[in-house]
Amino acid sequence: MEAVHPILRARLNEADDNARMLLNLRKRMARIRVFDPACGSGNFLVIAYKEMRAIEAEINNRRGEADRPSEIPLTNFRGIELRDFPAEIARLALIIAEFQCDVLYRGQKLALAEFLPLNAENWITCDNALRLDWLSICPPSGTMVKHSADDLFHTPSDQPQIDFENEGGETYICGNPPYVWTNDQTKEQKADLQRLFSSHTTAWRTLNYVSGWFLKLAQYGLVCKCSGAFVAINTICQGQHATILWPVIYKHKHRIAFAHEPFKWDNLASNNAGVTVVIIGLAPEPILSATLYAEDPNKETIARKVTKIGPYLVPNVDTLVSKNRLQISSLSEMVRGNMPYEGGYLLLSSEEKQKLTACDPRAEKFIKRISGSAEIIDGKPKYCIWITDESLNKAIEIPAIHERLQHVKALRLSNNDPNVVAMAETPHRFREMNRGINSTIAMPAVSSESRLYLPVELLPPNHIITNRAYGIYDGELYNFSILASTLHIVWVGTVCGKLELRYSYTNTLGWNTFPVPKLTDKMKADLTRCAEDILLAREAHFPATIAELYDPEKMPADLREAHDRNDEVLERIYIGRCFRNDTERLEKLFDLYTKMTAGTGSKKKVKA
DNA sequence: CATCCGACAAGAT
DNA sequence: ATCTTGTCGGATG
Repeated sequence: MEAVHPILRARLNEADDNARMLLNLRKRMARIRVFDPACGSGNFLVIAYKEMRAIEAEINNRRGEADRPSEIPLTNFRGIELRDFPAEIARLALIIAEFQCDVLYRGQKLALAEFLPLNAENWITCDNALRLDWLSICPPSGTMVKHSADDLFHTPSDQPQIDFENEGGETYICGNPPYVWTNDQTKEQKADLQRLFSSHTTAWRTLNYVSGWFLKLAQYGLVCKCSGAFVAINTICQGQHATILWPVIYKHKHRIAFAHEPFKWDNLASNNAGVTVVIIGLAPEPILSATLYAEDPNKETIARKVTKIGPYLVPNVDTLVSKNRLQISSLSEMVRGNMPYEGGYLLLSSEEKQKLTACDPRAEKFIKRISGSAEIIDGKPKYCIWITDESLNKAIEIPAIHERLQHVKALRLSNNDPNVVAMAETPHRFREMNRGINSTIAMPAVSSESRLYLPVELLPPNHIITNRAYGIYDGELYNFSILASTLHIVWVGTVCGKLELRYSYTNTLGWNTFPVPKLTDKMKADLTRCAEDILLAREAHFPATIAELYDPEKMPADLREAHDRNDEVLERIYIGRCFRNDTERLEKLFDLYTKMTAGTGSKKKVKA
């Protein structure tokens, strides 16, 4: 739909008042079919139908044939919908749309005279779109409809009447299929994905349910030339999900012909929470050019012609970056913070800490500062009970601590996950017990998309991090310089997953894959200096938090300068000068990534 | 064992 | 009510 209307409108403009061209366009439209295999209540089909009727009416006007009956058959607008009630609504909505268009363009009298009997025909199939053969619903020839749906609707006895009237015509597929992530899928949905994907990838369990529609589209497109697009949750173009889905689509000889960058879509209005989606149009290979749509700050859609669009919806790059346990560059190791599993008994607010130490001063020794994403960014104090195995006996002499450990034990025992139950044996321990002796370079796992730099922080000794942050323990400071760079935020924004539009940092996807040229001691010293300057600039504004310092509107000039210098020193290492823009940064990073991973087996480059 | 994700969720304004 | 921005732990490889 997104693809069709602009094309038809453009033809209408081209045709102007040329009677011949107008006639051709009218004939062409009469043979276009629109197929929505996730049609819900038929919104997309109705919009498509009405828009085409509007164009047709304009043609008839220009040709002086305003009274002419429509040549656009309602039966060329077909859908599949699993739920019976919306399926019925969709059918009625199309019939009503036709009537409305007839009233609008031809007058009420004619409209009533030609109104179809309500139960005569059925273009909406009530069934599971991932199980059905789309070719049976929307056959290539356009002459036969073999699928005779179900008992819900009256199956027409006069079969040819509902055949597509589109011999030699075009087919456009569109829709907004359901998005369900792996943890929320039903057994049936899992089975649907398994049937579709298990012969192509072992990681099919991780796919979002919406992926099924893209594969069905690609499979359909192999047999029946068509253009198709779906709205989908943005996840399918990000993080580990992108690396699983897109090789399968590419294997089916389809590429992204056009796409709209992620945007927040709050159409569902059931509560405040919207959803961040992409629109992706597939077409059979070869793709000669592609169009990338984006929203400018005024919410106007802008289109950009590019040679190709990769799975991350980045122009001209279709390299995929897989998560990696090992680093491709020689940087320090980054590990995930410590997972509590504690039900509120190991973590302490300031008040709880105060209470605990007030009733027994010996507890002080077992309390440390701890931070997740929010604490790092907003500088809020949070504490935890941190007991090493060696000091356990001393710790449980304190009754309040002993009691808290009993609660942790009970909580872990009541869990369904055997791994958690096993942790009940050591209720004094977080799942991991990692900490920096001298320092921790900490990176929040989730952070706002509005900042220019990732909110990395250098934490003092004895400051623990939770599972909501990643840490480089006792690492050299040049690592901080890299984490704070523009190059890194651009990489992470492209390669890592996202929470809606937020940065979602992970060590395996963002840090371990980050390509850095070999660093000499001199380079490391220069970068260390830059990192120190950033930290000093922050300190000059004590006690401002990271959130305050990095508010893009209010970032202090000295901090900006420190970051600019950091970027310049780092980018000179890559290309001897600063990059011009993020597109150039990404092209260089992907290029370097490809070279650095060549032949290691960790490379996941999509076969051309 | 070690994540990656959320037709979100909770806190701020 | 609308806007901003990151918890938490389940299912998975």
